[in-house]
Amino acid sequence: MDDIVSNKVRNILTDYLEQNHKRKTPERYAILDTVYSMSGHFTLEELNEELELQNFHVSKATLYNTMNLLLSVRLVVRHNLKDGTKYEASFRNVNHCHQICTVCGKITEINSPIIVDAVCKARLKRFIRDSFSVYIYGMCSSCQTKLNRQRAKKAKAKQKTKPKKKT
Amino acid sequence: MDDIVSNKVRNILTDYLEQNHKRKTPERYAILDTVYSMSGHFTLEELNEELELQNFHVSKATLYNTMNLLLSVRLVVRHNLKDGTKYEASFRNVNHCHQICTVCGKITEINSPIIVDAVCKARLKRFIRDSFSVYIYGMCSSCQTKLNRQRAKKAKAKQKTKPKKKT
DNA sequence: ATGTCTGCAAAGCTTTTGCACTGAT
DNA sequence: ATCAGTGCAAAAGCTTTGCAGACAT
Repeated sequence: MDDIVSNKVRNILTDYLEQNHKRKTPERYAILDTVYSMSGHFTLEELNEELELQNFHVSKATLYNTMNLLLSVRLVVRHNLKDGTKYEASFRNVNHCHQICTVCGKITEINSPIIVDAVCKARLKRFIRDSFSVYIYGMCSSCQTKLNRQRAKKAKAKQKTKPKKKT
Repeated sequence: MDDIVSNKVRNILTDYLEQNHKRKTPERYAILDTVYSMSGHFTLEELNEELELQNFHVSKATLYNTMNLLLSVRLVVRHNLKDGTKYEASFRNVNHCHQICTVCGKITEINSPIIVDAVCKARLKRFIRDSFSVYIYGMCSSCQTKLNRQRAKKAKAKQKTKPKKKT
């Protein structure tokens, strides 16, 4: 299962490196593998920690270089969110829909065939589409609950402090 | 025309500030006005330059603070793109579709009723949607042209250097 | 009068760069 | 044998923070 994906993405990388006369260094493959072993969004630091766990040490420069390379091969996606830069493994042409709570920042990846279908069908001006990301902003259920509680509290407090209307 | 928008967003800001017991400082309104006078995406520095042109000086700290404030009121949107952080004036609930060329980085804002409709209709898990951004990645027409030219060139060069097949 | 907001400068992060060395081609 | 790619450390950018003073309430 995972091996199939792993091989596919390794092959994509290899093709890219060969076609662009770039070197097939162990660092590049190790980073690719680790990226694909991580689940969901992760930071560069988290990626680095994971690599260290596997006793594979790379410098920051190499990490940045390689991630940019993977980015341009579209094997990873970079999101710049409220709480910093996050990466995500991503096959080419894989489309992502994210639900982002603007209050607590929680991100949930959702699967919405309706959206995917619409974006694929949409007419674009002189443009060959490859993939897309959708970010839907709003409020998650737990923040809604919190907000409601706060409002109830406030309303109560107001009743106590301002029992009379001005006249 | 613009005055109507300007007044609307000023009112939104005013309401927010009053409701949250924050101060209505001249800086906040000046920054808001300038943000809404700028077209498309802009960096913080560009915003600052524009403010300076209008002889309105603000410190970086205030710029960042105020932009974060406007961000939380959803009067501006922040994009973190390949070439850094960009801001954009945005009414609440205004939805944006972007076409991003992964080769040259050019961003075009597109209007796609199909996409807007789909995202609005999509079912979300326990989430109150507010607004959304769509980023469609691919290749713009000028990069397509360039690429085709390069390929033609390469093919020609290959014919010259490798006229024989190996046997 | 009060305490928030601002300006300035310093600190703290993140990302890039320079240079010497290593290793893929 | 080359020179792209790497590691390390320093530099450069970007964003936040601390503190003193200003000003909206």
